[in-house]
Amino acid sequence: MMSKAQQTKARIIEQAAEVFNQKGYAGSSIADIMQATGLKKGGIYNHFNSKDELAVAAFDYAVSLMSQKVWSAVKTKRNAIERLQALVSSYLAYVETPPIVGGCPILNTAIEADDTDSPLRDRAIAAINNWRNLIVRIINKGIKKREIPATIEPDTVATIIICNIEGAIMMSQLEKNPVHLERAIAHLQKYIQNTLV
Amino acid sequence: MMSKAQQTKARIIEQAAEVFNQKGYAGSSIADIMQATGLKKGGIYNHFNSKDELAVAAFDYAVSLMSQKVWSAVKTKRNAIERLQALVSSYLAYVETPPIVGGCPILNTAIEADDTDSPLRDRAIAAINNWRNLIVRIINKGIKKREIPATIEPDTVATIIICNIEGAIMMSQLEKNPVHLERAIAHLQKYIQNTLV
DNA sequence: GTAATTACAAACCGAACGGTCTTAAAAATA
DNA sequence: TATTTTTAAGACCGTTCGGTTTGTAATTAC
Repeated sequence: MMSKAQQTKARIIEQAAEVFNQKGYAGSSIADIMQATGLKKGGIYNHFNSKDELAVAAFDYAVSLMSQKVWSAVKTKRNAIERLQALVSSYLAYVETPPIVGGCPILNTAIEADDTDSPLRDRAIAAINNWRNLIVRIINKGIKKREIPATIEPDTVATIIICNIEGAIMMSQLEKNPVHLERAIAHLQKYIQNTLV
Repeated sequence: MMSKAQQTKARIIEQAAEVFNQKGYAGSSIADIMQATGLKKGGIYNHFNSKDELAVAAFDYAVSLMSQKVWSAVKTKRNAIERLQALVSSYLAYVETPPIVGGCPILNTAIEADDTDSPLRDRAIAAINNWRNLIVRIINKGIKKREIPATIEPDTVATIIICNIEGAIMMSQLEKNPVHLERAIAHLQKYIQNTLV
C-alpha cells in the first residue's frame, strides 16, 4: 500500500509533468506547480530537493506513459513486420487520446536541453536510445526469422521511423491539426511495406 | 548606408538570435543578451521595447538565414525533381556549416511556443507555411510541366519532407551526431525518386 | 563648429524567482 | 486515547527577473 507521502509525491509528479510538458522546464515556475498541485511551496519541497529533481522525475514519468502505449501495441503481435506496423500505428491513437498533453515529452525535452549538459539532456538521449533499441531488436529478430531481408540496416530504419513521428508530432502540435501525423504514419506504413517485406 | 543605430540594432538581433536559439526564449535572460552583445541594459532597450519584441525580431532573422540557404540551393535548378532534391540536400551542408547555432529555429520555437498564443507561435506557423508553400509550388509547377505525375498530392509530400528533416535535425542535434540527418536526407532522396518520378 | 539628436551606461524599481525554515496540523503508532 | 512521527502551510531569504529613468558621451546635421 502507498503511504500518504508516496501518494502525494506521485500526484506532484503527475501534475508537474503536465505543466512542464506544456510550458517547458525553464518556462515553468514553482508557482505554476503550486497552482497545478494545490500545494504550497513547503509541501512540494518536502518531497523534492530542487526544481531540477522534480523535473527529472516528471520527465521519467511522462516518458513511461509514452512507452507504455507503444509497448502495449507492439506486444500484441509476434511477426516483426506486424510489430513495426503496430508501433507506428500506435501514434494514431496519440491524436485522440494523448498520454500527456503538450506534445511528445521526449521531443520537447530534447529541443530544450540539447545545448545544455543537464541531466534532462541525458534522460532525453536515453529515452530515444530505448526507443531506437526497441525498433532495432524487432528488426534483428525479424531478420533471424527470415521475415525481413538481411540487407536491411536496423539503425537506419529506426532513425527514419523516429524522425518521421517526432517531426510530424511537432507539426500537428503546432498547427493543432492531426493531418501531418496521419500523413507521416501512412508514409511509414508504405515505407515498411516497400522496404522491409 | 546604415546609420550607427541601425548597425547596433542589427548586431543585437544577430547576437540575440544565437542566444535565443540555443537557450530558448524563456531560458534566455536579458543579462544573457547583454553578455552576448557587450551592451548594457539601457543600450538594448533603446532599440527594443521589450524582450518579446527582440525575440520576434531575432526569430525572423534566424528564419531568414535558413530560408536563404534553402532558396539559394533551389534556384540553381529548373526541373521540379531537381529542385526538390536540391532543397532536401541543402540540409546536408547544414551539418558542417549551420546558418545558426543551436538547431533549427523554426523547430525550436515551434516546440517552445506551441502551447501558447504568443506572437512567436504565429511566426513559427507562418515560417512552416512558407516552407510548405515553397515545396507545393515546386510540385505544382512540376505537374504542369509533366515532370511529376498529376496523382501526387503536393501537401502530403511537403509534410513528409518537412517532418523528416525537422525530426532528423532534432535527433542529430541532441546526440551531436550528423548521421540521423544524413539518413533522413538519403531516405527523402529515395522517396522523391520512387514516388515523384 | 556648433546645435540638435541619438546612443549608451549606471543606478534603480517592484515583482517573481528558486529555495529554506519554523510551526501547526494531521496521521500513524502504541 | 495518548504520543510520536509525518506532512504541509506560510512567512521569509537573497537573487535575478524584465523594465525604467536619468545623465552624459558620442554622432549627426546644419
